[in-house]
Amino acid sequence: MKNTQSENNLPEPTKAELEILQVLWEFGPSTVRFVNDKLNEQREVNYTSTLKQMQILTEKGILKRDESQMKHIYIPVEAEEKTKVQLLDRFVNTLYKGSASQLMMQLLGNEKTSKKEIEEIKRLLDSMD
Amino acid sequence: MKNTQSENNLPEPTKAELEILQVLWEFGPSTVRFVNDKLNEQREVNYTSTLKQMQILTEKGILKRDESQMKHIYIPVEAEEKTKVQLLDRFVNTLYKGSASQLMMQLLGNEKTSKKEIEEIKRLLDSMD
DNA sequence: TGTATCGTACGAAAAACATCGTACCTTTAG
DNA sequence: CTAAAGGTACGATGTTTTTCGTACGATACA
Repeated sequence: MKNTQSENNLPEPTKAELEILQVLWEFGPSTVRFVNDKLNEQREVNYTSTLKQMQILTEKGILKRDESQMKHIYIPVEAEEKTKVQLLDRFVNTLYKGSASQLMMQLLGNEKTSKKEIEEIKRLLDSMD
Repeated sequence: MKNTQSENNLPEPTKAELEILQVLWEFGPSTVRFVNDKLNEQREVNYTSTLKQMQILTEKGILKRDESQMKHIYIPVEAEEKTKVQLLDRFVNTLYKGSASQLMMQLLGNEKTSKKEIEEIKRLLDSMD
């Protein structure tokens, strides 16, 4: 089966880019300073490195920004869900030939998926229909 | 600086490396020629590029090879499942803070996940316990 | 037996990613 | 007014990943 990329096709975010997106998803539109501080809670990064990444992200059309103030505010162009769905879709296609149920089985067989999680999933499915 | 990975934890395969693994998973132990031909059904790659990648994979300990013949036979060190579980685990952690059920919801909300898939998953869950 | 074919080895170029230093502009406090 | 603090821009550099050219050994066979 052909993988027809849908019309709005943003480039795949890289690892460093994902880190930044996560901060924006969690805390909403932010300045570079804020994002950089958050990143530095996990690992050391220079301010200008984060700045550069966010500028690149903007060039790529993954972020947009409000430049009306000196402290630019960065905002993801696509909603968190949408981006994650895209990544998930790519993941399922690459590793499981698009079969969600196969991925599921792996998930369920994984010890790290707790009983609680499994119950959660069951309830979710029952409440679907 | 050196990246000391713990014994059990093989380095994350890169994109190009995954392509090769997939061929080996699907068709079993193979020669470079065979893998390269398969890859070229999808995109153009030079034979020596594939060779090099497979040599690198071997250095990294992701593949091993039988050199008893001139045409070396390459074999994944870890089983397909094990590697996939690792990748999946990483994926869930990165994008869903480790919550499998959150990932599920995304999967189920995705139009590309067919009714049939969903039925499959339900049956799977019911038959678990 | 020589030459075309098919294999491996490997360095190095190319491309993609990530990080940082420096220049320079604005704002703010004294 | 001026210096310090804090902001953006952006080229340069470092690193990792990917691709490829070239050298050279083994094999096949006319």
